[in-house]
Amino acid sequence: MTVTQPEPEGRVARRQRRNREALIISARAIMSEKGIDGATMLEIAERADVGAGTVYNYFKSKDELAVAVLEEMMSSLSLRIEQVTDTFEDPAQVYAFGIRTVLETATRDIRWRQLLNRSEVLADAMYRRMGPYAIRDLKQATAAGRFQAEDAELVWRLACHAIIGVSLSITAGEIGEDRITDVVVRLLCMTGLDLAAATDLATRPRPELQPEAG
Amino acid sequence: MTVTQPEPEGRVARRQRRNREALIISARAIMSEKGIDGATMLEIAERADVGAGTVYNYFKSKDELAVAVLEEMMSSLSLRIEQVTDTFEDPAQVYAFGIRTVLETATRDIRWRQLLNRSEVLADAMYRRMGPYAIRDLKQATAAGRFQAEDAELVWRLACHAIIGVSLSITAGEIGEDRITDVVVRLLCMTGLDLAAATDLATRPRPELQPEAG
DNA sequence: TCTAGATATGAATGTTCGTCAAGTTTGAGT
DNA sequence: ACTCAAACTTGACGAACATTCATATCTAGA
Repeated sequence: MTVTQPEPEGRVARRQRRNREALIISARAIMSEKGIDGATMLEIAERADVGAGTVYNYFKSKDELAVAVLEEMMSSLSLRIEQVTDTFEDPAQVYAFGIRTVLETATRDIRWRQLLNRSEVLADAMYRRMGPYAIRDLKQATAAGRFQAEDAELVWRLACHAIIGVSLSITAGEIGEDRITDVVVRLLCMTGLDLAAATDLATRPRPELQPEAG
Repeated sequence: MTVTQPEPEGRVARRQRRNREALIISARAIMSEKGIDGATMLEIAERADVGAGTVYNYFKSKDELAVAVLEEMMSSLSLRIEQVTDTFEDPAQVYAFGIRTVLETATRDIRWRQLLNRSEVLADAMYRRMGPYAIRDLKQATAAGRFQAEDAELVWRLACHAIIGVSLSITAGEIGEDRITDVVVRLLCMTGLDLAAATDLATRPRPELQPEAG
């Protein structure tokens, strides 16, 4: 082994990376505008500058492509939340900030709205991509005596389904946006906090999120 | 007005009632077996013994038909729960029994499983068709000092999304069926109960539900 | 019985997903 | 520099399906 280069990445690998990224970016843009059902595979392929059949070399189905888009969105938002909360002392507060931010983003960001139908896919993507952070916070807060949530995974899964579902209800106008704090309070109750403590945590002053890069 | 008959229901009205009911029954059977996407409008029409176009005289779209099916299922289950709980003294216990029963039915009844994708539609049907009972229980329990849930509608909506979503996770094997009690506990926490009280309520002995008629 | 309006019918339409045979690119070995 | 097999791309195509619409049928009242 005399190779000292980290990885010479040949043209194939480079093209593959480009195509995959271009497809996700294209799909995200079109799905955000027209919804998952409204986006056609042909239009996605055209905007990504590849043939219609090529999409299927990267994603087995339209659904798999949609999942990739949603996961990319979740990962990206997780990182932005981390940037802001890494100075927080109280893990309970990190958790509270996180769930509120997702709720607000899902209901306010136009690009998220169209993706809210298919909530089961979105909730699942959220469980997996944001779970590492959220479950960590839940466990730390439990260890610190702030929460009573030994079964952090279960609480987090319930929260995911509730958050995505309620976002849909808010977008549909069935719940007012002014109720977001009440929703956060109830979700915090699931961690074992009593109503007063949950209300206190949900109404603390919060920092601003950094705007999304790109 | 000399008419004393309650309503003479002519042949048109009778046929329309028959067709609508036959379509919902047919759609429910086929969608339960093959899922909403897997069921074709033609097959639904054939089993209901009407022409393919006739379906559209009763339901604007496949989606609207699916909603009708889900609502019928929810209403039916609500009534069966009422039959069993009308002797309960504690409204908190009625609520606890209700959410557990939906959770168990959704995960154990084969006919519900296939309908769990499209969870947003199902959660919405649940909010509307079971809401009258659940919200009544939440308010009564709050008035009795058992719960702290003045905003019963909001708590109920969160519960609907969480229940349907978690049912999906259980069906997918991501959560064990043995965790149902834990889920119920956390959902009860949202009503303002502390963890100990919620655990107590969720683990009380429960009566059996009557088997479904028909 | 006759007729106008309501309802049912199912073949035709238009759209979309996913497949496939044919063509193109790549890079290792000579 | 050349060859070749493997890997990748392409876009036309088939199959499936929701929905529409022109036509046929039925109903209730005159």
